[in-house]
Amino acid sequence: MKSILTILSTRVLASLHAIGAEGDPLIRPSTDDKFGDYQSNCAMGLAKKLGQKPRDLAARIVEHLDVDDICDKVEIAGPGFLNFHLKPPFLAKCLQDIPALPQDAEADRLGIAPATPTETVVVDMSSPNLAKEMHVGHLRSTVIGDAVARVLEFAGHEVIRENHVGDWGTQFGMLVAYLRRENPAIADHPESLVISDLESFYIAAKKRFDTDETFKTESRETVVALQQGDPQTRVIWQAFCQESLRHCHDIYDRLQVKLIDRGESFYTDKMESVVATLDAMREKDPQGFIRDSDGALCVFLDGFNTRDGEPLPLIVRKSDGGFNYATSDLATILHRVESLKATRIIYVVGIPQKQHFAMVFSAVRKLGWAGPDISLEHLGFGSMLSKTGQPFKTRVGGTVKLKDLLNEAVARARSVLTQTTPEDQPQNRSAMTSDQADAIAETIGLAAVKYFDLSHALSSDYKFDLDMMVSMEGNTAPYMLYAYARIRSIGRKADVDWSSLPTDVPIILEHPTEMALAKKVLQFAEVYDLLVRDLRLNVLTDYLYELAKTFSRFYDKKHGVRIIDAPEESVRLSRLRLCDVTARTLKLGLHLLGIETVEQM
RNA sequence: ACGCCGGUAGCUCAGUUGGAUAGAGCAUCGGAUUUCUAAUCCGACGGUCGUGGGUUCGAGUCCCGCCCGGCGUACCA
Repeated sequence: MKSILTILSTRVLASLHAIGAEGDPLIRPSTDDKFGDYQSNCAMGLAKKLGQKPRDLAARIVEHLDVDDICDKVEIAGPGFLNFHLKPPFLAKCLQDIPALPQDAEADRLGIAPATPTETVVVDMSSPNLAKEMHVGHLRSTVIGDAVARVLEFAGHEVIRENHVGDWGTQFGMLVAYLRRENPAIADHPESLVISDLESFYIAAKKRFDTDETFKTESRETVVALQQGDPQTRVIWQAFCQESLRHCHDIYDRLQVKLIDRGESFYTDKMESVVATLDAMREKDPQGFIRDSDGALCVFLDGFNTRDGEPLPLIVRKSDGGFNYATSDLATILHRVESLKATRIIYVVGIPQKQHFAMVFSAVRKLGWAGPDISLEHLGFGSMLSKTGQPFKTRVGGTVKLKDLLNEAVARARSVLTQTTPEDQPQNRSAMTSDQADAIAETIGLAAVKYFDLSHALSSDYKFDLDMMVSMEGNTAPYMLYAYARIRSIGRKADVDWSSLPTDVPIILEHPTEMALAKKVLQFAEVYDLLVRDLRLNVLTDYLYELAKTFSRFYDKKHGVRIIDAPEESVRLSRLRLCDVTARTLKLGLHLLGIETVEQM
């Protein structure tokens, strides 16, 4: 299904060609109802380029415009805006063209075609350090990365969600050494390892490391053993990593996020070869952009300076011979390009690392490891702050575990659910058992956290406010889920089976709220186009909120229309169809954001 | 010092290559309820878009200066 905006763009473009002009038709939804449904802003800019009067050019565009099948009228307004007033029958036809709900409801595309051609995209996301428990700092990358992956998957691309976990480095020597001390039998039964609290395990190990010289030495020896591939050490290390990953996947499962775990350790040999290659280049050309500096192997790139104004290098081998994250990022890019055949790599990592990625990308380009046909993108996001705008910490200044945060959100959702279902008015609500309420609260609570995050512009910091996100009012997940649940409730009450609702009934758009809802539903296609182009997820949340609000008006007893007891059967069917496409749009939109719906609340 | 990001209503935030009178939610105030789930809807109030210049038919958006805040600036990731 093409968006109305796309159709109008095509028509205006054709008209521009007819009068020998070239340019973007600049079609946008009208800023005000009195300016019609869509407007074109292209005449003013074009007129200037052509040395004509804007209104004259606008008139010529209209003269050559063929939109009789779409519009009632096209007006020229102000300095040269074109205002398009859509034909209700055209909108009705567009709605009727939305295919029926497929057998597999999960496969519902609302008539939106996949992209052509498709490509292989790597989304680098989440990436916690396995030494510790996942904390709130991993929330945004996980939630945003998942939504981006879902959007691109829906567009038809092959998406590989890479969880580049930290499972390598000196701290793992310490943890393995500590594990061996605390649990000497671990090497014989690695699969039985259970660490209930990773965080306190790490803290205990660290304390020992700082206070016990013997243990410190032991830890260092363990790191060496690990790096040399000592089988017994590796078994324990692997047991630890797997246990830590189990903790992570408890959270991923809960969030319904699917990931491929590929940790640092996977790249150890690849990092060796990256450094060997660069070192060889350095030897061949000692005065080139790859040089030794203070004992470190460095790649020097234009445009990056230290605070003293000296050239700032990308260090790929530290002076102690060790590797750092630049080394591993170079190795991952090679792997993703050469082995995974990715043509687009998206890093969902916080904005503070912007410079790092700029340097890595610059190095990769300069080295020729990724040509112009490969897109490297850092999708940076802002920080999550506390409600007061301070860094997000516990009262004692520690990091907040992601698990605790999610539990808190679900508990709040549960209490909102209880509060809004007063015992003395049970008839106001669908009957709900305590278990059902728990399950619904789980969905709402997680939805609230995700939706609140995604409804902010990616690059801005936001203040984490539980009260706000679980509220039924405003641009929140509960409001959205409620709108969806209400529609489903209408279906139950009207005793209709949505999947067998006849799709060949005429759609009647007479009431203003019917028109408004029809337009809003059809707008999904253009919002989706924008979303795929820019990956600006809040564009979708804003749209879904508008859609939910538009539905609430349509459904409102005073300003809206009757549905189940509509005056005529044809009208009833038409309105039920509107309900259906609204619900499906809400469901699909939320699904693309990684948010599940509930059938009742 | 340099670089990046931000400063929009009392609060939280939108604002798509520059477009018409800068939007929404919360809060406050007023209205609608014998309910197809009022968990909602309608209305009102609320702005020198940090600041001073510039570019032009038109600037929250682009350019320059300044103020304020955050982050980054060689071997932590």
